[in-house]
Order: sequence, then C-alpha cells, then structure tokens
Amino acid sequence: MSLTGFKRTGYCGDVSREMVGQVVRLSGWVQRTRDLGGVVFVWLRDREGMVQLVFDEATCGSDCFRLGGSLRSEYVVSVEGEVRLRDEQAVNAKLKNGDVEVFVRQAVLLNKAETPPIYIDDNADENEIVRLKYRYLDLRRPSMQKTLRLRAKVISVIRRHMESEGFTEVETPILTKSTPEGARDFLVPSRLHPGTFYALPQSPQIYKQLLMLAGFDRYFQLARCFRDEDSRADRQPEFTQCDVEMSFIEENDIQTVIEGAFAAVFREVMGIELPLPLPRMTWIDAMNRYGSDKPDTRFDMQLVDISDRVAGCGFGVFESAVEAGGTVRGINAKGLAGKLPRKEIDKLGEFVKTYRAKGLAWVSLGEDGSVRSSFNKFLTDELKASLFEAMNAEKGDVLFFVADKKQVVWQSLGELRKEIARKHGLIDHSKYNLFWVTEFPLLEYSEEENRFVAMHHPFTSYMEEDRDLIATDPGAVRSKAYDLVLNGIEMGSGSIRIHRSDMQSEMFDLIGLSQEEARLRFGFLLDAFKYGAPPHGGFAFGIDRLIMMLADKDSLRDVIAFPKAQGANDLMMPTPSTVHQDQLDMLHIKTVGAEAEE
RNA sequence: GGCCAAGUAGUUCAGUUGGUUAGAAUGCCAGCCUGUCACGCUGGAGGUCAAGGGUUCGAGCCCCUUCUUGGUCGCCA
Repeated sequence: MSLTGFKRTGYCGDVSREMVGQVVRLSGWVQRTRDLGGVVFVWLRDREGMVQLVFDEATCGSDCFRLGGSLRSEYVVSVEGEVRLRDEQAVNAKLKNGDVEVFVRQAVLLNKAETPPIYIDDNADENEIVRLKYRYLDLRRPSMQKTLRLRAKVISVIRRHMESEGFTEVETPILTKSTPEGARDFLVPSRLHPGTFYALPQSPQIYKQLLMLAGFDRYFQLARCFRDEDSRADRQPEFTQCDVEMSFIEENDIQTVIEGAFAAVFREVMGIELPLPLPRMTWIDAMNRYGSDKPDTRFDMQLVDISDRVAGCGFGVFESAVEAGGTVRGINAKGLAGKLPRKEIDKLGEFVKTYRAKGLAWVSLGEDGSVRSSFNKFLTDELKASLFEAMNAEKGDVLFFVADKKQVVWQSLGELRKEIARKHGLIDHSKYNLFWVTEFPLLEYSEEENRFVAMHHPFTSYMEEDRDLIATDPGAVRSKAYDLVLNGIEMGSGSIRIHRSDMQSEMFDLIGLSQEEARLRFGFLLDAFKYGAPPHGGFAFGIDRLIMMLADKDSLRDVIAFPKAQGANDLMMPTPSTVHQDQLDMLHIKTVGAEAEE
C-alpha cells in the first residue's frame, strides 16, 4: 500500500494525555497484538516508544477491524484515530503513555513481516550470534535506539566543545601508509601499482603532526581507526576516536582542553559536574599503588611493597625473587576472611597464574585470632608482626602476596585486586573516577625483540630532566606522555611530540630503527621537520569506550551500530568474504590461500 | 598462537548411568473470546541434537578431529 495522503502527525511514543480528543495519524511497527474477538488491541512502536491502538468494529468499520485482527509482529502500519483516555482500571502503568490509547478509524497495512528471529524487546536474552546476524532487528530494540542516540549526542557535544575552543576539523586519508612498530595494519592492495599496498590508519598520528607543521595550530577529527589485532569486549578492529593536536603548548594546555570536553559531555549528557582540573597521578605512582597504568580508584586495596621485610625470612619463593632483582608485594582483602575459604583462595591462585605469576602466597586472619597461611612454616612471630604492620592487617583480613619480576607482580596483583573487588561488591558504581596518568616511561624493553620499543609511540618527546639517562639508563627515561583513565578503563592517550628532526633520528636510533629503515618509512616526516616544525602535542580518546562507560554497557558491540564479532567479522553481511578471481587478477593477487598449505 | 566455556525447535533452555517415538516455556499456525496489556481457552505444526569420524547391540550423552560463538592470556606504537 502507498502512503498517499497518510502523513503522520507525530510519534507513537509522544501520544499523551494532553492529546485526548485529538485525531492523530501514526506510523510504526506492530510490537504485539491481543485479539479478544470483539476488540483487538495493538501496540504500535516507533523510535519514540509505543502506544496502544484499539480496533473496535463500531468505530473503524468491518474492513479495518479485519485488518486489525490480521496484524502480526513487526508489520508496518499507518493508522488514523482519536486519542482517548483509558478507564482508570484499564491504565497500564508500565507504559509511559499507558493512560491513553488511540481508537483507530482508518488503517493502512504498509508492509507485512515474517516472524522475526529475535524478540524486539529489551528483556529478551538472545545469543550474541543471532543478534549480530539480524542486527537491523536488534537495533529496533529501545535500548539500542537509546544508546545510539546517546552516542550521537556525545559526539555533538564534543564537536561543539572543540569548535568553541578554536579547533579546526580536518579529514585525513583512510588509504595511507603502513608503518612499522605498533599494531598490525589492515592492508589494501593497489591496482595501479602492482605489489604495493595502502594501509588503513591505526590513527591519524602522522597527518595531525604534519597539520601542526602546516600551521593549523589546533586540529581535531572524529577519526575512524583500524587495527588488525585480536578483539576483546572493549576492543574492536575498527573504532572511532576523537583525535586532537595543538601547537606551541605544554602538557597542561592540551589536558585542559580535553578535560573540558569530558566535563561538557558529563554535564550535558549525564548531568554530572566534573571537578576541574582533574587529578594527576604519575605512572610510577599508579603502578606502585594499583599495579596498573589505568587504575580503578573506586576502591582502595593498594599494593604494598614488603621486599625489605621478607629478606632472610627463609621462604625461598620470596627470597629468590628479591635476590633475582624482583620484588614481593601484597594486597589486603579487608574483612573478607569469612568470604574467602580455602577453595576460593585456590581459585584466586589460578587466577593470578593467567598473568604469569607462579603462585599466590596468602595469610588469612580469622575473626577468632587464628592465623592460617600458605607459608605458615616461615611465618615467625617476628615476620608476622612486620607483615601485619606493613599491610595494616587486622582480624578478618586476608593478605595476598606475589613474588616475581616487578612487571609480573604489578600486573597479577593489579588484576587480583580488581577481581576481588568485582566478586565482593567493593566497587561503587555511582562513581566516575576520571584522572590523568602522567610521566609514562619513554621506552620499554621487549624481551621478544631484544630491544627497547617506544611505550607510547616513537614521536613522543622525553622529559628534559631525564636527558642524561638516555645514554646511561634508557629504561628510566620518562616521557611527556599521558593517559586519561575512567574507572579503570583507558579513555585515551597523548603526548608532547618530538618536533626536531635530529631528536627524532635519535629516537629512532634508541629503538633500533636503522637510518635506512627510518628514511624508508618516515623520510617524508623527517624532511618535513626540517622546514620549521612548531612544538606540538596532542591527544586521542576513544569515542566507543566513552559511550560504553556512559551507557553502562559491558561490550563495545552495544554502542556501535554495526560492530564486528570476535573474529573481526561481520555476522550479518557476512564479511570478510571471498571475491571473484577477476578482482584478484586486477589487484595482481595470484592465489587465494591454496598455497598456504605448503 | 595458547587457555577456558558454549553450540539441542524460530528463540531461551532442560535432557539422569549410554537405552522406547528428544522435552518445557515462549514464539508460530488454526478456532473461540468486547477491555486486554506476559490476555485467556482449545487444538496443531515445528528438530541434520554444529559438522565429520570412532567406541558400542544401542550415542544428544563417551572418545577424536574440525567449524562456529563468547571470554581471556599473548598481542594491542
């Protein structure tokens, strides 16, 4: 049927008490029908919500009444009818406009629908596979509609904030150049240049630095980025970030702009005032206290270094770790002795092993004054007193210790404190703890590659006061890099960049990138820096993750309209998919994986 | 690349020690019903138990392989 002459007067969800007596025209999808024989009730749904239609033969005539009875889930209809107040006992309190209903006078069936494979209902609990396969139906759910509209609002707020701060939005290419270091690139073969490839951008990093050189001074972009790495619940191969760069600035200048954007989002979208400036925490402080460079500070349970106190205690695990240059640290699960029986503790022991800890030492202080421990034999009164003092231990506490290399201790205890907090409800979910982590190390040593690699990226500047360490102790050099952290999730990161080509070459040397390779990959950048590059720095934060936090979702898939599944595939289309040999020929690709078997 | 979990009706799930024709709820279809709102009542249809192989008189269940999906470690400048 056509829609001729049937223009709607408003949205189903907006029909309200104030409209009683009015004749309205509505269009939407049938949510549910209840056919009582002599009267048919139909819930009609559109993006604003639902309203109950009443098909009564006396009001709408026999043809229309028959049509009402033939409606099924997700049929598309337009109706005209009068808004009436419901009888008091017939009010549905669960519907936002459950006190009114529309008595249909005319109806047009615009389209039928097959029985949908999933329920269009927020309470439905379908498998992710089915939801993703029928994403266009999944998106009809009110919660999905709400989340995507929240997303649009957040993006709008960010864009307005950046514009008001004098930033110019510039689009940078999607077809760009593959770079060494960092994540794997998605590659696009060139038809015109056999054997060569474009790469999809992991971020517009180099472009935005070149824009600073070009004198734009303040740039931003809501940039789509691509990384060919394995997915996680909070990691998609394709994602959107707000990418920012500024000239003639120091750390605090860019941080002020960024936290202003977050404050605007929290104010306008959540109605929450963030106290500015946001707190700062140095990287080493974050690692020592929380075992993570993105600490969740909504609960305490901080790490305590007990390396000095266990020297000579006789417990081989502790002593050998310290002797090997490692460390022994612990956390105190306050008052959880009753909730952490031996079996639970053993599970936590398995838990830390996934983070390469070899084991988990523990001391449990019973309410009755008893003390049980995995290293009871070595727990002399003297050691007990020392440890309890260090750990601020009282009756009812459970102490956990890991002895290993610093990185392993940090990570395993950092994850363990989060795991305990999650399981025992120690997290205050009403909090939004947003703060900066600063002074990241410039380099980290890669055991695998047997060299230093850039912790942030190789364009990051170091702190002047650490210059002398470059020659003597590169691993200790701090950089002008900073992350923004929200409730234990990394929102984004940035840095002050290197703006002189000699310093950039020095950096490439440090990470073992040969002059030839550097010239091949970044020659244009080194050249560009010769023509008057201003001091500059920037930041980029993930839009998807921010929305995930604001919408209180556990997965990025819930905040992206058409997300990828874990295997970076789209289950709806589906893709990736094979292509015709003709297309491959044009791209000078000769095989389709057949020879991979060899 | 590793580890863990899952895959049974359109959907969400149950399925005992390996034993008759694989069940429930919901959805769907048909009939009845004038105030339902998770409408109700009656009846009906609906299954490659992910795929392949093996063990067995007999496999949804046990074993092997593969595939798919989720979580995760590594990885993610």
